[in-house]
Amino acid sequence: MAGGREPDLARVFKALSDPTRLAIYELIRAGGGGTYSDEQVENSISRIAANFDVSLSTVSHHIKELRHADLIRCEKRGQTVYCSPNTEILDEVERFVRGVKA
Amino acid sequence: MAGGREPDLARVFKALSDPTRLAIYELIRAGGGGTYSDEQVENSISRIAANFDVSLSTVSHHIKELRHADLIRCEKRGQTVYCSPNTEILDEVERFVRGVKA
DNA sequence: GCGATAGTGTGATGCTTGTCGAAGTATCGT
DNA sequence: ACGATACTTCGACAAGCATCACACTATCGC
Repeated sequence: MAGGREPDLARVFKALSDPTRLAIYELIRAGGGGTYSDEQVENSISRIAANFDVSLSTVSHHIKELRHADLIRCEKRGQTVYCSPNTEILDEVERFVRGVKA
Repeated sequence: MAGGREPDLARVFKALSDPTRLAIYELIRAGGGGTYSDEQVENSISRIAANFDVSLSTVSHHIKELRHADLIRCEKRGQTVYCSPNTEILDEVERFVRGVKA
C-alpha cells in the first residue's frame, strides 16, 4: 500500500537519529538521486551493507525503519531489493524547518 | 559561525525524535519566533511544562537535550529560565534536506 | 533569615533500541 | 532438485531512554 500519508515528523526524525541509519540514508540518497535514467545506481541492501561495519541483518532492520518512516522506497527485482529515496517526505521536513504550518 | 560548534545532524534528529520533545520544541519556536520586540513570550520552563502531561523534571530533561543539540538557547533571568529557538541549526537541517553537501 | 518559587540533579523503573548470529524465505543457475 | 545468493525474521542481550518522585540549589519577597 502506497497511499498511507500522514507525515509523522517525530517518526521521520527518529529514523534519522541513529548515525548508522543516517549514513545509510545518505548513501541511498546519493545513489538514487535520479540524475541518471530510470536506473538506481546499485542501491541494493548488500551493496549498502558493504559500506558499513554492521551485519547485513542490522542493515536490513535499519532499512525497514527508513521505509516505515516513508523516507525511502524499496523495490524487489528478482532476489535483489533496490532502494530509492522518497523526496516527498523531505519536502515535508523542509516545510517544518521553515515553520510552515500543515 | 558564531557558536563554534559543528552541527551533529544525528543528534539534532534524535532531539526531535520524541513526540513530547518535538512538541516542546515547536512551542518554544512558536513563542520565541522573534516577530515581537526583543522579548520572548513567556517561554519559561514551568510555563512550557504547563502545556504537557509530564512532570516538570521531565520537561527540564527534554529541554537540556534540545539545548545540547543546539536547537534552542536558554537564558536565566532571576530564577526563571527563558528559552528561545536557534535558527542557525534549522538552516543546517534545511541544507541537509536540500542535499547540499557541506 | 525564612518561606516560597523556579529549576536542576539523582536514583529507580519499565520500555525501547541497536546489534548480532542463526534460522527461515524467496529466487536464481544449473 | 540442489545449492547458492539476497534478504528477512527471530530470539537474545546490553545499552539507552522517557518518566517519575524526591532531594537539592538558586533566587526572590518579606
